[in-house]
Amino acid sequence: MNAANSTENTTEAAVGKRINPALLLDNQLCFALYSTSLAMTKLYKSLLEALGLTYPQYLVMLVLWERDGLMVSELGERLFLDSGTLTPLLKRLEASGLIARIRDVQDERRVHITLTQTGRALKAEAAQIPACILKASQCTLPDIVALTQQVQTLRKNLTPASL
Amino acid sequence: MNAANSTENTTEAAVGKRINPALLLDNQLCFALYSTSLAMTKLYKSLLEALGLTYPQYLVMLVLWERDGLMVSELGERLFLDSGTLTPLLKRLEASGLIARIRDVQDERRVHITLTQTGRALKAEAAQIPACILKASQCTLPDIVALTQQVQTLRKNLTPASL
DNA sequence: CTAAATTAACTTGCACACAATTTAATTGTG
DNA sequence: CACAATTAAATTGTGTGCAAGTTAATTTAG
Repeated sequence: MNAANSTENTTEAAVGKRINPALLLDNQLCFALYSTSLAMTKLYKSLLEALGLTYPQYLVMLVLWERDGLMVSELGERLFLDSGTLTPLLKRLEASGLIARIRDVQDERRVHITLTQTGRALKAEAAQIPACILKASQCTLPDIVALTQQVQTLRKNLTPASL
Repeated sequence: MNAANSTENTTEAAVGKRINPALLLDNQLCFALYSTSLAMTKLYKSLLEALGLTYPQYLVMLVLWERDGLMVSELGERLFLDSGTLTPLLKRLEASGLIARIRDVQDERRVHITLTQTGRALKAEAAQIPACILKASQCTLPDIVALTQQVQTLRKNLTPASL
């Protein structure tokens, strides 16, 4: 080591400090989840471009393909997102012609999200996506299923009962 | 079922359509990662408020606490983030007095990120965070370690060699 | 029955992410 | 040495996430 070189990068190890493994980036589950989720999103992005969807918009469509006509708040419970996120996103999906936003006649506060014909038809084109992702992940389906369940369990533990 | 009730929600099951399990939200690894990562971020948010950091800012600090003086691009490689994300984030950390942004004298294109005294000192306060997170996760440390490695492996598979 | 409390969605403001472009500096080539 | 190609950051524009506050409709209490 050259003490005269003041621009030399110094690791804690190099200067003899004790390293706290709990603060090392690569030991953080949070960062593993965060960076992997972003990597996933990028992968989806290329596949979703053909459908004219962003990744969060795709998630909304997945919910609606399962069950049409949900209220904004019900979509939010399903996706763990609030109306501050969903309202503008849903307006973009409406502008794209994939959904309609319909006020509940019984309770004017509520807005039901319904698929248009185009929105329903898009499901057929999305059907190929999961296989593309599986292939890109280079994992076996059982591995993916197991990992999905582990991560879901973690989410359940992390999520306060109030949600 | 009341056919006269046109506002009745209908699942595909209810109308007898075949369900494609590959498109069910709860079977998506991507959504498990996405929603769990967001849940993690919310948990950190409460802990990081005391340090005056956002969650991505905390990740940057983790990197710098390991190795000070990195260039913006090196930080980006470590965190899988680009300068479009990092530049404004780093300016906020600078405004907070935790880092300094220093032009490389040899190569004026480069900007080195160095911790201030305050930034270095913050590490001691952050030292308690990992234990708080572990407790909140309701998982054992071995489980967390194992899950972290699985997710890191997935990230590696998903990330093109070019990155 | 009516005022207060609650609820659903919307709005506002801030901080990411990231593609695409720009700017400025350095390197490579003839 | 000149000049094209490359590189590092910064900038621009779009789309999330989310806290906090607003608006409008409904429900509850008195």
